[in-house]
Amino acid sequence: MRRDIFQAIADPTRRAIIGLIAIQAMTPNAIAEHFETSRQAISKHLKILTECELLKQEQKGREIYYQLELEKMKEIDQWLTQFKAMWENRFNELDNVLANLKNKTDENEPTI
Amino acid sequence: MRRDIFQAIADPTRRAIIGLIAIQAMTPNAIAEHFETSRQAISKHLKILTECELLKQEQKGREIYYQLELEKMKEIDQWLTQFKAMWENRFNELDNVLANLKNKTDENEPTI
DNA sequence: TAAATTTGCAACTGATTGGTTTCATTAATT
DNA sequence: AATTAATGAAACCAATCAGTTGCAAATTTA
Repeated sequence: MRRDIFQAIADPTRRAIIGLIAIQAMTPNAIAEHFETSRQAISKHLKILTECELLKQEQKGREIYYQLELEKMKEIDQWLTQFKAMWENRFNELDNVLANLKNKTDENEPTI
Repeated sequence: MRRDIFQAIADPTRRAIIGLIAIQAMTPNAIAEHFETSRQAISKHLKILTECELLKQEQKGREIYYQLELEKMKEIDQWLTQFKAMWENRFNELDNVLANLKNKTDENEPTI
């Protein structure tokens, strides 16, 4: 069983669960009500998300509240960092192009 | 065939390919040299990455250069945005906690 | 033109996935 | 104490996945 965050967020249902739980901790039953699949299927998703530490459990009597572990979400952002630097650079390049264009226009403008 | 970015980056080999290509466009053969698997397996990964528009091709004679489509990478970042707001808020809360602690300490400090 | 290179595609295979149904366990109600 | 509710785990299944080998098409080189 591969259990890393990227594999965890690959499934659309799991991404939806993450989105739900981000707002407030929820029990498996409450979560399952938001989906078409069975409670057991949701339970499996919760297991996978918990195993890769994206979720943590808090037992309250016979209910278990699942809560999002934001820290773990940061790991995805960390992987993106390297590329983020690139698209920001590209944006800066566009800035330069625009700046150059402006200068050229200014040069060609008739001096009053 | 599911073909969305999240499924695409779920595979570690594909993430490695993305990392490689980010630096400079490469041919399938050149990419395959960096991995233990066969050229055909890499070719399949390239197909998947291309189909979900994370990569684009540029034909040069009999060679095909694969290049990263940074714009598409942003979509992952966009999904993260909602959670990013949360962990930044949490950081602010920590700031408040620290500020409160400081105030309380100040209150308890002996007045000279 | 013939041979070599670069690439993609098809067919096959074993492993994994996401789902189902059934069952066991624990906690709350009656 | 008996019943109901909330949950996880096991066994099973069809679909998908990532890999393989073999082959065909196109371009370069000899």
